[in-house]
Amino acid sequence: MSNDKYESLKLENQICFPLYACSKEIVRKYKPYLDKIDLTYTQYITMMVLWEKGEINVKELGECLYLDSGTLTPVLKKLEQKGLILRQRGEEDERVLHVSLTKAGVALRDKALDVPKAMSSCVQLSKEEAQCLYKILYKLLKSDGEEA
Amino acid sequence: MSNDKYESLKLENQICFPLYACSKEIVRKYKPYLDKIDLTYTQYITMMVLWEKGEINVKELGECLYLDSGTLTPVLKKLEQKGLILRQRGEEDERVLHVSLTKAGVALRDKALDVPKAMSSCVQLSKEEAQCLYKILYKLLKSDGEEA
DNA sequence: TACAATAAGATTGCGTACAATCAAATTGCA
DNA sequence: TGCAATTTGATTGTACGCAATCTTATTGTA
Repeated sequence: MSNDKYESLKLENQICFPLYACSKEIVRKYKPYLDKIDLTYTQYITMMVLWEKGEINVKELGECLYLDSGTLTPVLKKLEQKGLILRQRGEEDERVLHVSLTKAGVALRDKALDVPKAMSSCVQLSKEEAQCLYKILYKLLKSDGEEA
Repeated sequence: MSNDKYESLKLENQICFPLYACSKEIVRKYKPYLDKIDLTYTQYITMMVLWEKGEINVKELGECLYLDSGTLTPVLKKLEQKGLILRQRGEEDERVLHVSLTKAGVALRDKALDVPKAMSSCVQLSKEEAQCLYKILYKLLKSDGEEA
């Protein structure tokens, strides 16, 4: 029973839907902790890249975060406005916009340590589950770019 | 090495980020197929619930899709405008808005069958991986609602 | 060296997401 | 019964996310 021609259109048979819902729910869980350091989730992952790399241009940043300039431009302007980053055109190539951290941006890193600490007790997965999930998600992301 | 105090802030050590990125990338992959039936992803999952249940109110729909009325109201108005659904206030309780399918909405179901068919060849996961992913995601979604 | 092709970001337009607030209807209890 | 508390959707404001297009800079080549 329930093996009708529309099985493939049932929400419970989708793999994308729980991915979509889960992503939203977890990002929503970040909010109270991110509020404390006055960052949105998108701003937070942008800062994570900068904390790690120190300096990066918009194209590379977009590749790291799977975001395009249409999304990043306003995010970066906001972070600049908050005094956390600098946006400077390349001297060799004026098309390139270099993004780097201000002192305040660097300083925020220590306060941001509280965020993953708080979240770790929020996401209840065994080590095996987390690893499994991680592996599959990156496999999907990798295979994504290939088939143009 | 690379075992500094900031390890937990590295993008590669996050579990949420690949979830977030993967969700977006897959939804983006749906677009060309959804374009053919003139639905956005959010409209599509809304229609999926309606195709399965026939009729539902906004509160229940929100629980199914993990969306609130702030998101659903404009989506439902758009679907109504396209002639796919009906929005009617409950007679017993005027607060409740009942959503149901029009003939066009029901008819769209057959054309929509092409979407999961096309996507299945797009998401390259083994049966085991898909099951594993599915199980973990629903575990996360379940545990989500609990800890208020 | 001109000039078409390409590349990097910015802009625009549309559609979500979600928190906060609002309005109207219903319920529950003093 | 009367009115406060609750419930259901709608509205408002802010921030994405992305396709399409635009601007400016650079590159490749006839």
